[in-house]
Amino acid sequence: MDFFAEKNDICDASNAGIKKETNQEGNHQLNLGLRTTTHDLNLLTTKPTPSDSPTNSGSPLVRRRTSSSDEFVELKAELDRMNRENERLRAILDQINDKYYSLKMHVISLLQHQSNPNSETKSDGHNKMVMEEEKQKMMDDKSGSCSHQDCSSSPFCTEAVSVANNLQENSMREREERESPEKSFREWIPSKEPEAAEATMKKARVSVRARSEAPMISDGCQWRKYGQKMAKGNPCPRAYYRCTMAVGCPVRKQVQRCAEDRSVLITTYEGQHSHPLPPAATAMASTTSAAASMLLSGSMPSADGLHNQTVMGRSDHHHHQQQQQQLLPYSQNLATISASAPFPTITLDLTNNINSTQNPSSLLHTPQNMFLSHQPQLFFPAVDHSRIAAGSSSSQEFVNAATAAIAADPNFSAALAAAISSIIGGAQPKNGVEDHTSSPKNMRDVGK
DNA sequence: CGTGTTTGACCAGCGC
DNA sequence: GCGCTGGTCAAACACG
Repeated sequence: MDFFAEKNDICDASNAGIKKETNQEGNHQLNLGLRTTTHDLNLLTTKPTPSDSPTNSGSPLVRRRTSSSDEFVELKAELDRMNRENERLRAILDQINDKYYSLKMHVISLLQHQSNPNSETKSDGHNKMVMEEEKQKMMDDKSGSCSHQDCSSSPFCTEAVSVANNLQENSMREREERESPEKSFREWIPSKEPEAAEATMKKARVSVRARSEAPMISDGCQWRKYGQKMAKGNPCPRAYYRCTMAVGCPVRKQVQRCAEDRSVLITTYEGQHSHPLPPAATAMASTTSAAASMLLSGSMPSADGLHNQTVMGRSDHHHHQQQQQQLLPYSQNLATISASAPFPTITLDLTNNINSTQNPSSLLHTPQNMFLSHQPQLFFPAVDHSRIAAGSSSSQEFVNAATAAIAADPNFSAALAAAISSIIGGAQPKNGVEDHTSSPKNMRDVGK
């Protein structure tokens, strides 16, 4: 699948922060800046100028004397060097993903423990200690891995480490903020019975809209199809998959094409994996589970609570035709929360159908805006913790703030990039949901 | 033959 | 209670 095949803002170099610069030494640099609100993900590709190359030094006459075979050898050497640096970058990225996932799981465990008031004080101290240990461990790992791979001389490595530092520092800062006694993250999350939380967590859904011609987006996990049905209001069948990476893994997903735009594939995840995930699956799985945690930690007040503020009256791709979605003003037009009881759904729209400068109200009239909401992010940097801690925030406001944080969070951008990379780097499934409307053989329960 | 897919049947929840 | 719909089961089937 190609997320960037279309003319859109993502492809727009200016919007994506891609800059071609010429520095003082005359080197041309392509600055691939993944701009976020607090930090930039700068990947610099430096192309040596003619003066840098020993083969090109001297007069044009000398250059002409250089044999084509020499040039080939040099180009090949350059290619090899680039490949090696690419390998190192991949390794670093894997490490970042792994650490991000471990941190996310830790926060989720904290969220789960928050329902137990008796252990709160104890866990606070413990968590802080664990986080400090984790921080130190990350520092050690980072320096160790870098020195091990001897990438200090690589500009790519340096940039990647810088990115890792930014991500880590942001994460740590945000976590420390939340650990403030007066602004405890835990305090403003309504508690709920563990059993209820677990049950609700199972029901929480995270939906991803992505433009893809492939029958199913690859998320790094292994899935087994166990059913397919026609859903009301959509001529395309909905396929049901369950995770087969571990026996008894409760995670399921539904895959269906958007009725209005069949190039858009809608994948809805439910549940949390009960097993370790491969790096390729970490990005998507961590984001979805974190989103579900975040969504549910707001107690999902009730469907009515959200419906009271619903501004989008149309139904989405979902089976829940009666459901309404909330377009949050904070979140521009990327994030929406679907409050269809009993399945709270948070959706991420990766189709880039929406112009970021578009007035949210105008989205109501955009046929392709059935985007759901969802996307996972680990932290809530934009939330006014003090206000929430002071009890001035309702659960509804929490949901709003959380969703706004999802959209505004710089880490969200990173998670989004990770999710996209995991998708576009994936393999094609053996099977999946196609538009089988022309194939009666695959239609089930038609006219039922 | 093992694994995954297909698909008719079944069940539960919901609205009328 | 009945019908509709979403979700799941499991036997039959396809494929390597």
